[in-house]
Amino acid sequence: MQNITGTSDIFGEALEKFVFVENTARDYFSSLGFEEIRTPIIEYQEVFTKSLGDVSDIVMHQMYSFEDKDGSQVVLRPEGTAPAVRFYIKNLQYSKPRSKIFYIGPMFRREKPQKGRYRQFHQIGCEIFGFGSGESDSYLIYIADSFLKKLGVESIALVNSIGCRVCRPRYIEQLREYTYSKDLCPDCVRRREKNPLRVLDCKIDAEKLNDAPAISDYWCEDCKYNFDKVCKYLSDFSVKFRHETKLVRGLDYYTGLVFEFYHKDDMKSAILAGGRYDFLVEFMGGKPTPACGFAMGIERLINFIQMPSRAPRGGVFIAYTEDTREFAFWLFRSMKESKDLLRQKKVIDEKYVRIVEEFTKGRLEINLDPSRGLKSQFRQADSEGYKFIFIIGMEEVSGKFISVRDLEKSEQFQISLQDFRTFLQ
RNA sequence: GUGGGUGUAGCUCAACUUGGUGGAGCAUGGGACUGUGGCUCCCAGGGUUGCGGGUUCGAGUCCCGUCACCCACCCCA
Repeated sequence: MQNITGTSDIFGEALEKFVFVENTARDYFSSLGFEEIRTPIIEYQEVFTKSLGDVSDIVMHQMYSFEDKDGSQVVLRPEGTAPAVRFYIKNLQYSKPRSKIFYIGPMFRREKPQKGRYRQFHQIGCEIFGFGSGESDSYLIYIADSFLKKLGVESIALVNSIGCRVCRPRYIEQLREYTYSKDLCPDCVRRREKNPLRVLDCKIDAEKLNDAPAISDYWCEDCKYNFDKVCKYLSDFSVKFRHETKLVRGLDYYTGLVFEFYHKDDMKSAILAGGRYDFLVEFMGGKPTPACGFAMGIERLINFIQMPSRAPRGGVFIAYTEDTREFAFWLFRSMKESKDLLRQKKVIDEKYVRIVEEFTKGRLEINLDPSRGLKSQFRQADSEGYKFIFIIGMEEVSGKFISVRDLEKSEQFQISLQDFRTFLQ
């Protein structure tokens, strides 16, 4: 038995990083007024064929799709923007036309797996609807940048504008014309017809295309004005960015501003990307609404995240011997069930405060195998990073005290059972 | 989807030029210390060598197929 190609069980260190990224995102984007949404993992196929363009690779070969029992075509979502737009049209466009939302979840694309590329992968995305200004563009890039900083990921942003409905068709025509004068690789010959912009992305032909016409020379007044404004604001926000004239996007719905973030040491695969898509809402059946968003790949992100090597010690572990287990479990339950001891000021004696904190705010666990020796229980408590061990043996029960070992300081002391019981009641 | 590389214990890797009874470190469990962690020492458990076929007296090793992972292309977050 093995898991499906390109999927993985996430656990241990990788899971810690996942959770860290997700929690940081939730806190940060919420604090900026974004609302979280969770859309279904399965959608009707048309949600994506309509939005991504039916010639895109994702739609043509990469979607997991199947016929549902009622005959409808259903897919596992390959990306998050189209469902977000569907959600916006259905739930927000009238009640809250200017909306900021974010999502976190798995996406599916049937590609050949590789580093940073999996068939089930996870994205965090932010989308803003109803804002059409350069201010909103640069704001979005700024929060992407500051989020990466929060994670400790050193990044560089590439920005460009692929023009609007007015100027892009003019440019595409010129670009296609230009490519006929070049000897291009077979892939590019194919792309030239379908999606000439992507020829600029080609790695093989990159040098040949150095003198290709640049979109920036074809921008209309509005596009130029807007792009300059974005660059100015980005400088004001001190975002590290570069105008990359050859930057384009793979998905059809983008218009105007586009951007990608890379880790500073790895310019090969983008960790975050996005752009403006002013006509998608309308195209999917909503009111004309300007929109802009980005998504990042969690798997790609966590390659660059360093978690603190070892968490500080914390918590209480109860160790006992075979003949004291009843008492030990009674103690465990009493401790587990007594909350807010400190707020109730039940803990009078100063010397107990730290211990009580450890098991009310931190971990409290008890040995589950009565046949184990104390040594083995100590080893477990140590390797799992507990701070205190409560030792319950015959000596303690008959002497009416608890031995407490501080694993950090390697000290051991006794506390009176009578004292301890008074505030557990 | 195309091309290349790699699959040996839970993990990282040995097993040589030329086929001859698969080992170590780490991790886990136990002991030395019969009620005390980390350090040290000792012992133990764990493997159809990814899977299937072929060549051979004999295959972890050579050949073919297949699957998985990694790398590049492609695509994209």
